[in-house]
Amino acid sequence: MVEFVSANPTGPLHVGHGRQAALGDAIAALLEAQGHTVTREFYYNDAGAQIHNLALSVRARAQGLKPEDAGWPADGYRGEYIEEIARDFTAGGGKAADLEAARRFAVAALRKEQDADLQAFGVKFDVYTLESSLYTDGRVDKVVKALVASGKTYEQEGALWLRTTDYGDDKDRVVRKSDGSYTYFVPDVAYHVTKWERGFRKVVNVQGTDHHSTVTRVRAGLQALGLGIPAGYPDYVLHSLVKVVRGGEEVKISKRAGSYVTVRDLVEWVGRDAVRFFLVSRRADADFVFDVDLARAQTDENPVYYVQYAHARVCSVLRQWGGEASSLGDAPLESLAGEREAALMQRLAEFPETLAAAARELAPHSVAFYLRELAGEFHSYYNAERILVEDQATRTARLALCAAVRQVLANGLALLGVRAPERM
RNA sequence: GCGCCCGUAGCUCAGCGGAUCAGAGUAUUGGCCUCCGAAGCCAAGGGUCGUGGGUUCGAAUCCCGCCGGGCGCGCCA
Repeated sequence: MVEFVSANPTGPLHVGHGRQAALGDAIAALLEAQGHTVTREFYYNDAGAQIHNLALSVRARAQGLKPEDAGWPADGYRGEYIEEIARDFTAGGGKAADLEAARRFAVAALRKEQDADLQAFGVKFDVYTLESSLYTDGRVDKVVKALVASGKTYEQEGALWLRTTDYGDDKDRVVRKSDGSYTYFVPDVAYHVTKWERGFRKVVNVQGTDHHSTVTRVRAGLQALGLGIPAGYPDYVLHSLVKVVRGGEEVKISKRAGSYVTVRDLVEWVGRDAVRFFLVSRRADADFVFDVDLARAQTDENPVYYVQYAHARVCSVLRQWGGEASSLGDAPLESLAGEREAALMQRLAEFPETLAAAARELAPHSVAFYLRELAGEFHSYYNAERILVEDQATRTARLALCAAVRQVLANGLALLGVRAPERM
């Protein structure tokens, strides 16, 4: 299972979620390519304080307040989308004062919107798990009881603590607050227990590095339960945050969200393919500067088009030839003796190992680099040699090589969620 | 202050289970379309791999200190 995005339904998806979506989906595809059956899962933190703040914010807007007004909720969400939701809420007959109704409406609206963004991004999930369901089906209580029974907890200052320091954490963590409610840590652990119980033995979580402290905590909680879950469960891929640059300046403000650039903004600016390719073409833990002007360029400066162009070129050659590519499968290849041909074949032969390594390391960026190199070698070959030559044996062999290049480019791009156009 | 991550050509980044690893793209400069798409190709200049030690026959790659940047240090998620 690969769990990724898992955005709280409290606002539009931002660039960081975009990186997560691109990364998670590519990792899932990579694992599938290695023969695994992969479930893509999205976890909604739809319970807790953030959602309460969301409801308060929508209600305040519905009652005509603005973020700068005196009665605005202290930790309220300030983006314009709150106003849109509030407007739709009241227009649909919702009573401005009804906090619970506002909450339900807002969560539903934001989930729908996030889904639309993800779909436009070419990312689909198999399972959505709601944090709230872990409370309603009793799993949260069950985890707390099990933790207490494990003897790893203690009471202090009116709260219940877990000795996560026994498992490498730098301080013990609160399980049950002094007001009787649970910290997010409990449903998190309960959630991971369900992953294990559902039979997922290999679980990858894609998250931002700002959540890295969660890693030892969740693992510690799982260990304390003594369910036989391995110590390193689950795996994590942490990505650093994305800085968006446009015209040499950092872009911080999105009109909609107020304080951050959304996935939708990015897709509108540079297109889905460029966004996905860019976001997945860096090591996850490397700082990342997303240059909008570069991604937007429809010219040779843009690496996405470079690879897509190579694909389109091959298609063009095959079109002009007019034969069936499938008939090239058993073409004799003796005439492919040139230096560039050898390099190309060598590169093609490396594809399986590149994928295996990328899947092993959970590092899809190496696929992006591979494709860039393959495309480069093809362009180089294409410029140096003519494919559709008179001599039939040579022509057939070269066409077979081209067809192979096309296949690998298409397969590689598909793994990254980028289209492989036949013409462009 | 503590923890994790990062610091490689002007810029954006690969390489980091040690020994053609000093690279790619971009930017700059100079070439290539009467011929399969020039969104392409060919060539040149550009870095003591943050810094100081250590391990090693050999380190961008491993260890330690320091400097610089990011993130996290809540009975928030």
